[in-house]
Parts: sequence; C-alpha cells; structure tokens
Amino acid sequence: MTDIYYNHKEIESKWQKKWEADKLYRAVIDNSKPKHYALTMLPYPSGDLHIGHWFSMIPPDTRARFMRMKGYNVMFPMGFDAFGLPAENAAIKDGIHPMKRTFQNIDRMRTQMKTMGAMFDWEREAISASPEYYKWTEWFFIQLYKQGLAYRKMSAVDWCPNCNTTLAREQVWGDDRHCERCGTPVIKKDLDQWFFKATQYADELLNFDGIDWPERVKTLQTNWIDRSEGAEVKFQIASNQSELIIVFTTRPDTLWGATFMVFSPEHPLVEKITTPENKAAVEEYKAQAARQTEIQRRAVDKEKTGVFTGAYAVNPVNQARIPIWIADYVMMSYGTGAIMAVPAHDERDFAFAKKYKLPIVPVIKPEVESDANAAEMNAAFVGSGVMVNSGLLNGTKVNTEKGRKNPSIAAVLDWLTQKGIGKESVNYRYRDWLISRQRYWGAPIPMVNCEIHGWNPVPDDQLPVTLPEDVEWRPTGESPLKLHPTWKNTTCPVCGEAAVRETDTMDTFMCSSWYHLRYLSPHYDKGPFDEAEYNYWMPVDTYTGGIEHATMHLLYTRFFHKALRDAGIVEGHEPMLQLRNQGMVLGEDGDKMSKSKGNVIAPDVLVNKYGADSVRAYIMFFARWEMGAPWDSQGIEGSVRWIRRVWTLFTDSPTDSVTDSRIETDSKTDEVKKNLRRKVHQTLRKVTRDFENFEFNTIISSLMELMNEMYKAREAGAAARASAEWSEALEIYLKMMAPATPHIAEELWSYLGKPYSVHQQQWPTVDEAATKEDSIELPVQINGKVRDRITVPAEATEEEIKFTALALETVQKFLEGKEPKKVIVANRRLVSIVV
RNA sequence: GCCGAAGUGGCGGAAUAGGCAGACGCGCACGACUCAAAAUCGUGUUCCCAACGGGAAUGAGGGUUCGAUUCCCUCCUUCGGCACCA
Repeated sequence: MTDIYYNHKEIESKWQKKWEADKLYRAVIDNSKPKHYALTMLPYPSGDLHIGHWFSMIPPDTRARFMRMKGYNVMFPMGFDAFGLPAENAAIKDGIHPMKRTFQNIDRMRTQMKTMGAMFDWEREAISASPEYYKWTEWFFIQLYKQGLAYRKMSAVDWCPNCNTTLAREQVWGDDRHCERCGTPVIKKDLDQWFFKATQYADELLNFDGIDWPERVKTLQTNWIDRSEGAEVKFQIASNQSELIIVFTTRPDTLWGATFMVFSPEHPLVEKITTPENKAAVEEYKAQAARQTEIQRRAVDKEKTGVFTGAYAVNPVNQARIPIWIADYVMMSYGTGAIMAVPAHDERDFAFAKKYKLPIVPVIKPEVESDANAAEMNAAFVGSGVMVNSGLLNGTKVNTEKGRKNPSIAAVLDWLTQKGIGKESVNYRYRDWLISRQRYWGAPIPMVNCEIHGWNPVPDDQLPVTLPEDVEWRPTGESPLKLHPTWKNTTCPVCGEAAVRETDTMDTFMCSSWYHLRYLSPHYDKGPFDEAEYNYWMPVDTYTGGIEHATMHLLYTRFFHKALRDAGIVEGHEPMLQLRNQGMVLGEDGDKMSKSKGNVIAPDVLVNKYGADSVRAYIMFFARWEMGAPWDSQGIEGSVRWIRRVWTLFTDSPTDSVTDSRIETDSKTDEVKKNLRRKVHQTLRKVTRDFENFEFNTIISSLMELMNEMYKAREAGAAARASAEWSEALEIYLKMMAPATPHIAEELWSYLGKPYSVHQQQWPTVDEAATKEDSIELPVQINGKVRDRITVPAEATEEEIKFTALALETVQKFLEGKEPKKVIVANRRLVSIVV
C-alpha cells in the first residue's frame, strides 16, 4: 500500500509559497546566460479566469520552464489589458467606477492565476489602466505624432442619436441596426478623429523575412493588407475643365474601353457635378444608399443599381465623352471612390452596362479570334489575348498576370507616365488606424486644442493626462470626459491661453501594442522602459496567443514597432521573432463557451477537486494545442490517474518485497535494466523534441507510456538492489515532469532526497548509445500486405535481412517455388516482397 | 465567390524522411479485491465474416509507387478570414 497519501492541496500550496518566498521565478538580467523572452497574450480582466486562459497560458508556461532547464535565463511575464468597453458599460448600468471594478477583477484573477503554479514573474506585472503605464501610452502617441504619423480626419462612426454616443460594433443589434441600449435606429455620423498612418508601412508589413510566424497568420495579414498594383489615371470633367477626377485601376490596359465612370454615392464631387434635371434622382439614390447598410450588402441578389448624374468626363486616352453615374457598388472607402468602367472586361461593369444600355467597347480580343464584337458578348472578357481599339498600343500581348508582369499593363503604364495622364500606383485595402474612441475608460489622447495654435501635444512634464475620478455616469453612455465640468479646460502649450483637451481616449490596441516593452521595467519612470533591460531581453523570442488577433493586434504591434524604430526608440525590424497560436477550447456541447449558453468550464472547481498539476496535465493532453477541441469533463480522469500512479510509483516501495526468487537470474535483470534505460532515453529524446515543437499532448502521453514501462520493469526486478538504472530513471522522470506538473515533481524530488529545486536542474542529456536497439523487428510484406515478421540483430546487413525474410515459411508458401520479382528492405524498417 | 485550415475507432487524439494505421488516454465490457459499492489492479476493445484464419478501413473518387493518413489531381463536408476591392 501507498505509504504517503497524495494530498494535492497541501503539496501545491506548500510549494507555491516556497517558490514565491524564494523568488524562484524572478527574471533578472544575467549576462552569463542566453536569454529567452517568452510572452503570452495578456488577458482582459473580465472577472473570472476560465479554462481558455489555462489553455493559452499553461502550455507556454511548461515550455518556458523547459527552456529554463535547457539553460536559458527565461522571462515569462504577465499583466492585464485593463482598459476597455465592458467595464464602462457595466459602470453605466450600476454606477461602479470602472477603475474600482477593473482593479478588483485584476486582484481576483491574479489570485486565481497563482493557483496555476505558472512561472510568471509577478514583479514584472504591467497593468495598462494604471497611470504609470498609460503615461507612456500617451508619450508614445506624442512620439508618433512628432513622426508625422498621427493626423485628424473626418470619419464615420455608428451613432445613436438618442443616447448621443458612439456605438461599438457589438452594440449595434439586429438587421435593422438599432442601439443595444434604447432600440433607436443607428445612424452614421462623421466625427473628426485621430488616425495613425499605418498604411505608410503597408509594404513593409507584407514582408515577413526573419520571423518564424505561422503561414496562416502571414496569409491573413497579407490578405488583410491586400496590395494591388495598377495605375492612377486623371479624368477631366467635361463641363468644368478645372475639376479633375482621379481613378485607380488595376487594368490600365483597358482604358480605351472605359465607356462610363461610376462614383460612389458619397463621393464629394457628386453634388458639384450633378445637373439640375438629375438632382432629384441623385439625391433620392444617395438617401437610399445611405439607408441600406449591412442589410443590403448581405443580400444575395447583387442586382446593380445606379443613376446618371447628367455630367460627363473625358477619357484622357481618346478624348471620348463618357457619362458619369453613381452606384453603390463603388465604395468610398476603397481606392479613390470613383472608377472608370470598362464593361467589356469587368463583370460588374458589364452587368451595369447591360442594365442601363451603356456602350460596350472591347479592347482586348483572344489571339485566335479575328475580331472583337461587342454585340456578341454575353460576358466580360477577362482572359489573355491582344490589345485592340487602343491606338498605338494595338497588338500588345495581354496575359492574366497582375501589374507590370503583364506586358500590356507595363506598356500602358509607361505610356501614361510619358503623356502625363496617369502614373503607376499601388492601392491597399488596409486603412489607417483609427485611434479615437468616444469613451471614458481608455488612455487619454494627450492633445490640446487652442483657437490660435490648433492641436498641440501636452508637454512631457505634464504627462500623464490622468482620467478624472469624479465622473458622472449618464444612462445614455455619453462620455463622462465631455460632461466633466473642468477636466477638459487647460492652457495652450504654445501661448498659455485657455485651451481644451481632447476628450476622446485611445483604442485599447494602442495599449497592447507595446506591453511587451513595459514588462521590461513596469515601474520605470524615466522612460517607457529601462534601456539596460531592453538591451538584454528584447526582442520577444516566443509569442503565443489566439489566432483571432492575426489581423488586428498582431498587425498593429508590428506597425507600432516599425514606427518606434524609425523614431529611434527601438531597434530591429520586428518585435516578436516566433509566433505560435493555440486553438480554442469549446464547451462540452461543441459550441463556443459563453455564459448565456451555460457551458463555461470553471478551472477553480477543477483545481479544487483534482489539483493544479492534474488540470495542467489534462490541459496539455486533451487536445492538440494548436487546434483546440471541445472540453471533455470525463477525460480528466485519465490525467488524474496518471498523477496518482506516478505518486504511487515513487512513494510505494514494493521492491523490498520482491524476493530474489522472482528475479530469476542476474543476466535477465541486466536485460530488463538495459531495456528500461533505453526506454528512458528514447522518451527523453521524444519529450525534448515535442517541447521544442509545441507538441504538448504527446509529451504527456510519452510520460504515461514510460510510467507504464517503469511499473513493468520494476515488477521484473529493475529496481532491485538500488540499481543505478532505476535511480536514473526516477531522476530523469521527475525532470521531464517538472515543466508540466511542477508541484508533484518538486515534492517527489524532495522525497527522493534531492537538493531543492527540481526547477533549477539542468535538462538531462540523451544518451544516444543507450537508445539503440539490440535487435530489430521488421514486418515482412508480400504484395503490400504484412504476412509475417522477422527479428534480426540491429547490425544485420540488408542482405542478411533479405535472406532471413525469404527463408520464412510464410514467404515460401507465397512464392510457390518461384523467384520473387522484387525484394525491398526499406530503411531497415520493413521488408517488402513482390511475387 | 475568393483565400486559408481541417476531415483517422463510440470520443480526444498518435503515427522521424512515403514503410506494421489506431500510440497514449476517455468510455465501454469482463475479471480480481469487497458483504456490497466506490477506488484500485488485471484483461479485452476499428469494423465485417468470425474458429483457425481471412477480408475491409484514415471524408469520396482517381493517380504516382513494391508500399500512401503522408505526395499529385478532382470532388464533398466542417470551421475561420475576406467579400460589389475597381
């Protein structure tokens, strides 16, 4: 029977206290060791830790611990992304100040996190909502402003006219888009807001050289930025020579076929150019386009609609007068908000032209056909061929490549530049980063507006601009900063006269774009980070988090780093060298976990019942980390049993009761010991590799397998007479367990009488010689089917293996006296005979 | 529609470099222990014919190969992203 009862509560709290007291996980600069900065995305302090947090934090924790045992000086910090809408919305409901609620939640979550037994260095904790943090968020805003990267622009937000406030996307409900709070239909409202010129870095952001990031993330970012090469072409308005309209096109080689132009209904020029007789129809269409938002967008029937403005433009390549229409299939937010329409070679333009009986002029024809005939076209032609009806450029070859790789596009680009009509141009779907939020609970934008001197940054010595605490919560959700009687009143940094503060706060992605820098020195007050810490720890070596941040946070943080690099604040082109994403833990029903569905798994309950080590082991074991899976409450029993059986293996000592009679001969036990040692080192090799590759589930299964072997080996006498092999097995086993299940590993390490702490041990080295098999067993296939197997000495030659296999009775039976057609010994792993 | 990821037992999943499919675990079945149960330990557990033995099987179909979960082509399903992008 087990001498000592496995009491997870006692063991876990004992070691957690000791590790904390000993500062075992404190990460300090140590130039004698290589550093490893392991970063995992910081949580929003929602109130309670859920199992998803464990899934995102524990496997990276085990890997950080592994790296530490491999000899690296590891920093694994944790903090809170503490600004944001939920706390503000809650405040509007119950009046509890977001500051109070947020910091209460943080305390609660920190306490819960400590039960994980993770190696977080809490002395490096950073909280984005604390003034010592957001002082520097504000400072960074000013640095970007000084770099010329911040600017103001009118931009539409979703606005509730009843609540008099901006709504976030999740606050707009239903197909009719009404306010979540009062049900009023939401309108678009143009507000003057702050932007960062992220698009200035678009090309650089498409370059992933030197970083080890998942292909999936790189593809998502590439598609998000969506670079397209083409040309900008100038068109004149026929009735008004001074008005120029620039269009972007990816097909400048079809310019001669542009038979009309289409403006987005919101285009500012529409009002100017519309002729009086078309005014009513245009206004009507504009109003209708403004009303239809998501609803119409999602409509399956994509019937093109539009109206004629009465105005004409001049096609600069052939001076043709072409009508200007407006249509909602042209977006103000993409390109220049106006297109040249080439119905012969664009499907949308074709459909539009057919509907409104606009001319179709083909300017590319397939090489094989003698003539292009507009009347016979029943679809736009987008294939390759040659240019026709295009003046001097007739006969130029056209292929389906984009940009200059296409000879026709290259020819037209040169021609346009030469004539001064247009120029080569690149367009992106990616937009500048909208920073302004009409909210209270965020970092204030440190800008002051003076009637004379306009916008100026708050001087450094006045940072941070702190959020006022005496604020009023209107049930409407209007920003309390606007309503505060005095807060916005200040003086102009230039002239000292009365001026007003910006009352908008920053997007929280701003806070999370640099938190990896704040961890370096969270309480440092002479700058955003301590240079010495920066020089030692940066860049981040391993960054882990959910795939859902692929296009927002991860792109913002890369942009931010590059902007800081150009400001001379940081070095290197990328902030995070390696990125890995975990999947999602779903509810037991296979749905996303949510309070409303009632399928949320609370880790507290599991820790209490089974202990942190068992939960940690199961978190690693139950799914592929990069995939995620639905939670299975029953499955945890397997991990619990593993932990208990390990405990029993170490603390129970049936070796004493195994009499020598059961150990038949010394040579036989020697064999058992040798086999045990082989298994130990094979497992070590596998576990080491799996840690390196983020394959956490097979680490646990390998350890389970080895434990099963150890039970058998001990039964066969491997542990008798204090054998060196058995001692080594125990020691290596605990070292391999230590990253995954730190508490029980530490307890059993001390039980064996080893010096504290198992977490300060070196990761063991694989004895390659010990992993070699004495003999190998090979399956023998006949015509692709396994019919028998042979065992040969490990050093047997291919010829010997063939000979042994062919001598088999089974093989002879199949051969029926004939010669085999082919005999293959594949990698000394299998014999394949073809008869 | 476009881009991406994934389809393996009842379930989660495993399978260096193209070489024994189903490691490890859950669940289930049977057995031991027990007055009994739980716990624990042991045995079995892809499916079909089932006795030996044989056959089929990694979403479907095809191809390359002595040999394919793995490589190639076509298709289906699920999930994620983008979507009138000029």
